[in-house]
Amino acid sequence: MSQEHSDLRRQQILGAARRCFVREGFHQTSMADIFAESGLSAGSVYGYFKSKNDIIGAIAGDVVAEIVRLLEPIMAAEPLPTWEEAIERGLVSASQVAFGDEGFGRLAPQVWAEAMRDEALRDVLGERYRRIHELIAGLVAAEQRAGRIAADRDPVDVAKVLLSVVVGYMLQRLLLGDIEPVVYARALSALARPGD
Amino acid sequence: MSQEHSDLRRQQILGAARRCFVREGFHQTSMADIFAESGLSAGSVYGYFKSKNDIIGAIAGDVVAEIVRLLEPIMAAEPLPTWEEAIERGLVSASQVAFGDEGFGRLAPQVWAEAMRDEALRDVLGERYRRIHELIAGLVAAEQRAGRIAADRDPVDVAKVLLSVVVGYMLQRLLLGDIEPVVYARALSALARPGD
DNA sequence: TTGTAAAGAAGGAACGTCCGTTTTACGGTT
DNA sequence: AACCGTAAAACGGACGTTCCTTCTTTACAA
Repeated sequence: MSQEHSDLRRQQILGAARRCFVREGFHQTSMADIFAESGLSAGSVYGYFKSKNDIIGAIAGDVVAEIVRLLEPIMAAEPLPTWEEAIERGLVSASQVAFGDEGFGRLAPQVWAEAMRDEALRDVLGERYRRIHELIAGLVAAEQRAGRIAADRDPVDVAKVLLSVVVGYMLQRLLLGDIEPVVYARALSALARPGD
Repeated sequence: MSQEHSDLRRQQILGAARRCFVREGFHQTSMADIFAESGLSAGSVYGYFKSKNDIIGAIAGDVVAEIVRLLEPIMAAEPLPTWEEAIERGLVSASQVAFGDEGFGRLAPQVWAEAMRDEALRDVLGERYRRIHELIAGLVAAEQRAGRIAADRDPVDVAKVLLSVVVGYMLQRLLLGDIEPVVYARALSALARPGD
């Protein structure tokens, strides 16, 4: 049995774990739940992951990686969108991630909470988020050259603000569930262009 | 011994629980931890709270209530601040809440995560957040009358965006720890006033 | 081609620990 | 003496993990 089969099994386990975590949360999910959902036995699962924390770590990493995967094509599109267009596309993606079948977005708050007390995970997340900052900062720099963002700010700082807007949207959507991406984007433009 | 003493004891327990939760998280904290931290015994604690979930619920409610308490004076100050001034003050407050002695802010991600899978808590939070939205919306409406925010948007929608900016700041501050309120506020103004 | 032995993957019962909660006995106050 | 709140031991159950068995696959020899 080879690498290929082994990877497949890992994915089988992670997929099952993700579904359980979405339903019940990291710490309300028992290993028995994961065994049942994956259709595998205890011994088998422990052959691929050395502990429950190991599985949680893998899932948490995937969640942020997924966000990077979604943002990448938006921030590097040809032709480059304006920052307002990019945000709106980001909001739509966030909305899909939050409510899509896989429910990755529903895990985000748990991942944040976990990272608050797990330094290793916080480091992983920190690296990924820095990647996201740079991704957005590239667009910000272009917008600064185009005169649509004040040029004397650090693009990364502006990127952090833009990321906040998307993250804040996702959180409010998840918890309160009463915002449409388009409406939200238009409200944002009310701040950026008071005269419009 | 009456109401007064009873309330005091409740506070004593909640304070201890909060310190434990900040250190270890809701689900990694055992009741024994809370007994030890509060200096009370099991029977005693269970005389005031009927379960661990009860304690978590009370703490979670307090966390959001604390946010309301901080935002209220900012959004209703005399004279009314501009929205940019208000945001900056909000960021400073968020920073204090996140890193202050009581560490209330450090519980926020956990509260969100908990609310994702507990409908009752989600309802409580929903109500509190609606209060926050209205608080901010009051300021937004004033700013719309002053011409600093486009007038044809729903003030509550704009309020949601502003809240995102603060919440997103707090989250990035907690997880990555590399943002100062003033720098962040100035980056925000780069979007609102590209010419500045 | 077939039988066999070795290796490794999967299964599932078993284990020790820990946890939330309850109950019972004690001590102080009125 | 009675009552109420507190302390601390005890309990039932659940949990993460391990360990030993069983089954499947594969390689090689007859």
